Amino acid sequence: MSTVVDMLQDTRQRLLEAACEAFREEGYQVSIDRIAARAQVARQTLYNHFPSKDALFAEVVRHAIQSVLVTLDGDGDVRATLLAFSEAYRAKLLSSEGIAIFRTLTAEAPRFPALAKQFFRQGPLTTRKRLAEYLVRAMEEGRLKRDDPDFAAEMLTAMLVDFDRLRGLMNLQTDLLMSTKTAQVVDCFLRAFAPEKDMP
Amino acid sequence: MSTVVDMLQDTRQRLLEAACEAFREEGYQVSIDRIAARAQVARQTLYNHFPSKDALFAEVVRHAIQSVLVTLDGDGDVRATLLAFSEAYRAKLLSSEGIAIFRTLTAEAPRFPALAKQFFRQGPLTTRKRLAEYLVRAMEEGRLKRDDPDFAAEMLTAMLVDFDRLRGLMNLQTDLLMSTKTAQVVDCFLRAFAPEKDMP
DNA sequence: GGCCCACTAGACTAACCAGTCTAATCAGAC
DNA sequence: GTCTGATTAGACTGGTTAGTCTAGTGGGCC
Repeated sequence: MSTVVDMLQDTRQRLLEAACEAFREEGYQVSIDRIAARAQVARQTLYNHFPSKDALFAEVVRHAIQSVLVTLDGDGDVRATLLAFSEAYRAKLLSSEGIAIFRTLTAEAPRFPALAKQFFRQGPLTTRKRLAEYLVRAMEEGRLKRDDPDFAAEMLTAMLVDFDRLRGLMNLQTDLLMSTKTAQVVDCFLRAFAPEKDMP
Repeated sequence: MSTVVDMLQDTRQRLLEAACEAFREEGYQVSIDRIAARAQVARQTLYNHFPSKDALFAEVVRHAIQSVLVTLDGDGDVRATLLAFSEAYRAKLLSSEGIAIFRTLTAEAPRFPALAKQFFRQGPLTTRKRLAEYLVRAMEEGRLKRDDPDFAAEMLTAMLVDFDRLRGLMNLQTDLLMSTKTAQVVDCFLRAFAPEKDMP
């Protein structure tokens, strides 16, 4: 049942997955041969599908962007919504994949400025925008203090990962995902952005 | 007036500075020849002072750690103290040097785990500890809400740099140091950690 | 059966790099 | 003036890499 075009798609897919893992685990410096070997494919086959190492890297990064995108659904009260978002945010960004993507992109940003910009806009900036859109609604409903929603979103996402991400990047990833921390951060955020009570 | 030992120290110093700049600008991958050329010195001279590229890199990192250390002095009221600290913190970490050090160490941490750990402890962890020591005093004086001081310090430092550092790492360093942002963050922090008013 | 085309293994080029070695230079120290 | 030791330019080794090329294999497709 496997047609020619199926096999073509299959090898391409295997190559992309192998490259994704290889770049994640060893950075951009990983050799073409190691990627081909990981996909169990000859080096020339790789060059049949991708014109150069840079092009393959760009393709992998474009795929990887999705894996650090976090959504939120606005059911329930504000605290519950933010808790669910925050848990998902920490889980994605502090996973070993999330850390590895951050590391690789950080290292190679000077050599691939366009790629870095695309990642920044479609990844972190998009997540912040979605969060800010939720926050502005909560503000209008009087459930949060009226403030700059982009700023508020930035503060929450910063508090959620900054220090633990650094720990992960520096290879001290013991207990990166403490269960209590998410709630601690969300409550801290809610104190800072609680609605002013003394409204007549 | 230049003795032999002076000249020795001088070339060593030139080498260290050249290596520091080179690693910052081009990462660990920069070749030994480029470092030697930048110090206007023969390659063999470099090897007279440092046994290997790795050793030179370790030396440079040890020097660089100081440049991301931030202190605070506890004069004045809490807000003024935190403002001064926060301004200094942002200025150091978001400078092009601070960003470059972060980038290089992040990229090479898997290959130099001991060095990464040393950086983490003597840099970010030390700064957090100093800030936490100040915060715990303020808490005891009733000028801040009683809470885990390490957690509070982590939140403030996270809010100060997380997003802008990412911007810098991704090469979008236009206006990294907005003048209003520091105060905005400090006030946000003070809202979250204001002392409970309703004490009888 | 014969054609097409992806795939394969491996040789090959051209470049780069860490680190060693050598022979020569040169400036203080005495 | 001679000695000492740092410095220098450059050759050299052994290794790695991205990317090209070639000759051959093998499975769908007609």
